[in-house]
Amino acid sequence: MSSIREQNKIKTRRCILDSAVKLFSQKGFEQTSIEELAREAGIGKGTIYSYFETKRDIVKAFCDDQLDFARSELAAKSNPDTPLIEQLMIIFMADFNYVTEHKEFGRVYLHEKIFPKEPLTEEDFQVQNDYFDMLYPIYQRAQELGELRQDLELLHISGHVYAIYLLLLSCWYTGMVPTENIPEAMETMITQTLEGLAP
Amino acid sequence: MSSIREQNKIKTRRCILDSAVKLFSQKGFEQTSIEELAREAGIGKGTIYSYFETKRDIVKAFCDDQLDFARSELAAKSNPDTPLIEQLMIIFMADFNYVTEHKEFGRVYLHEKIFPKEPLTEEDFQVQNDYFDMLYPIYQRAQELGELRQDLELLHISGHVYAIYLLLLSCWYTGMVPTENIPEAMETMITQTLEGLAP
DNA sequence: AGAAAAAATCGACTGCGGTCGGTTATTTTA
DNA sequence: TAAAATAACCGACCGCAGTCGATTTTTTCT
Repeated sequence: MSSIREQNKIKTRRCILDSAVKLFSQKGFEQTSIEELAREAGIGKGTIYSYFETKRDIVKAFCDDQLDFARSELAAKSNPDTPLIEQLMIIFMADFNYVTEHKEFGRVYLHEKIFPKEPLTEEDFQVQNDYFDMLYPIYQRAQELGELRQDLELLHISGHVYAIYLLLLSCWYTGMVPTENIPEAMETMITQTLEGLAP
Repeated sequence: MSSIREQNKIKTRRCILDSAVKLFSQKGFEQTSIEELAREAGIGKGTIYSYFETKRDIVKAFCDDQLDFARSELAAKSNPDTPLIEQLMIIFMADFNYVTEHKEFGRVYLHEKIFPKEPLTEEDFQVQNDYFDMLYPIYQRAQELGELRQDLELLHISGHVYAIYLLLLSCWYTGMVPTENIPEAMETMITQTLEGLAP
């Protein structure tokens, strides 16, 4: 069993994350100070920094957890025999909806994950690998069913779809594509990628 | 002619940008304080903030200028009768090489441009439009030459290629794809997008 | 159990991004 | 050209992210 110390650490970490979600959602990320967060969590300011290296890491940790959870949910529900485009739409729109509902979190997270200051750590890659682990079987099955070319690497196929997802996220953040147009844009672009741009 | 005041403003702005390039390149963006920058530029700290709203805006202004310049150079050199893939490679690899040589600047700029905090301003869109203005003729010509489907909107075509560019930038920043593999990856993925992922 | 070691907590402190009201330089007016 | 008006400049100041050494809590050793 785990010691008092380990139990407390887990509880404190949870408490910091819960308080962060509450305050960041209420007042925004930049508008919430670490001192405020510490007060809400009932601990000292310094303690927060023994759980997270930076303020942004708090968001990162929270989002990684959420993604992990969301994906396991999706994996359970997914049906490998529906058309590829349907499965992809379900997965990527789920991710997308999450971002639209947590714009502030999403932005900080994307900054850290997509254009990180330092190359990603082992742990960061873990999250990415879990992501591939979820998608690869889907693409592989689609190859078997003749929906995808068999001469392409799964990594590249994943890349194409992910690239479109990134693009639409950016278009949404810049205000170029409004929320309600995203599903249609995503379906159109994924379909076009499958069909090819050349005649 | 312009007044003393206007001339000085232009000179001061230039001076701030030059000092910023020097110091940010030398010591990094975060490691350079605004006070240091002001000292290097020979002006007061407050003055910087009457030219730029935030520290990151300095990078943004610089990069916008550079992009503008780089694109006009490219437009002059480009040959509309070479194969589409060749033209795209020249344009996007030029952008990419610029980023690899100014990693720090690129990262700050991408954060601001790709996942901005607020929807982009009129001026931000201008930079984007200039970008489209450069690419649209290329895609249009490719449609005429039968290299691209004619039933697709130029906006979508642009989007597909740009999406791949974004993806590779991200893969480079995360350390997933090393610099030397980028050209090959870019060519492969653009080609695949043209051909389509489906059999 | 009691002492010693190790780990976790804390808040005063540091440095920096950004602000603001006072000062200086330029332009306009009379 | 002198005075009034306006724009640019400045640096002391504020609030916050992140640090660090002192203090408290838990674990380990004897």
